[in-house]
Amino acid sequence: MRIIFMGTSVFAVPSLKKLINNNFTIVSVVTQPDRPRGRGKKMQPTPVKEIAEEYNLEVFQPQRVKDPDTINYILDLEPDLIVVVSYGQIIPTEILDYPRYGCINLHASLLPEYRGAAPIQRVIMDGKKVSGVTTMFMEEGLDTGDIIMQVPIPINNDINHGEYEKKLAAAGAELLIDTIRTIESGSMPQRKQNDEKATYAPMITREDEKIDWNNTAEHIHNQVRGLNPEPAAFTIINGVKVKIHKTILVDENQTGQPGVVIDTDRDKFTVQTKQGRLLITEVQREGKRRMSARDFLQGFSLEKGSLLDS
RNA sequence: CGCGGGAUGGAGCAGCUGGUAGCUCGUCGGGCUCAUAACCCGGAGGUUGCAGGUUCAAACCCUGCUCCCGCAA
Repeated sequence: MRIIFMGTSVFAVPSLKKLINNNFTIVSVVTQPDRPRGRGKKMQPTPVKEIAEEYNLEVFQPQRVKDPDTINYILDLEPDLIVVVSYGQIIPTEILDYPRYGCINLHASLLPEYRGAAPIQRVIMDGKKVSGVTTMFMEEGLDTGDIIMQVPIPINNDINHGEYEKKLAAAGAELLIDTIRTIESGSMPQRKQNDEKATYAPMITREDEKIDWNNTAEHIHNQVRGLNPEPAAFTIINGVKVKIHKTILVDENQTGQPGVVIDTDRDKFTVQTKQGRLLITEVQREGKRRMSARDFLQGFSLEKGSLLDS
């Protein structure tokens, strides 16, 4: 079976590796073009490209998958199956319709919930207790295809985005292999999504990252871990932008003026929210590296009673 | 050459207009205490990221380099 793998981000890496290790025939790895990213606009390959090159696979980086040349190139490879994992571009129907076994996608949520770009962050930010991974047959709509297989993965209490993403990526890679083997064997289990239950997980914006102390302590706690380690939630302390990396929910009910530092001690400080209090234990101020609240307080005078986000 | 901040004893920071370095924590020794992460006394520990330059004299000024970080993409 000739497989084309289309993927870009770190989430796709375990899937690609798994395919390689299971000796599937990958005729091409399609990924986003190298782009000037990061400080100093240096050209950076995608995580998927790095792996593909490591295993000497053919890499194809079209600027736009919709271009006729791109489509022809892909169809000329005569794929029997196309596997898409966080690729980052809409794939035209000409391609979706071509492979004999179809075009399957691995998505990081239990569809139809959390369709879209940032399902992993959103489920944690929403305080969900469980999410998972889904394989589906792709169709034109955004994450609307028929579901092939799903596996739920519990969201442990204080797990953060980075840790949970790794879990999902690993579980997703397994699920992908199961799915392909099943399809290969001739059966094609699939069921339609219940569109009425669909929810969406849009990309994370600056607004999503800014902490509003007028939310509840629980809400903010979930926001912090849903955005840790990347891109991280932040607040303003004495005029300085400070990312909040780790919090502990110490009180869910107490009320008071939101954003007030109600206590500081040698290795942490406590902040009042609209409802409940949060202990801040790991932060990062602009220009500095990530550090424990203890180290932060060592050289940053934070008075009890200070008002955050002002 | 996208914009900007930073590199100072183990950690986090201060050091304005140049005269060989200070604070908090940690650490070591001693003391107080039923006890302590508390308190008191004392000590060790820095060629101030690297390489040059200016100067009688540089952590502080200039140049180049390396690394870290924020923003923007």
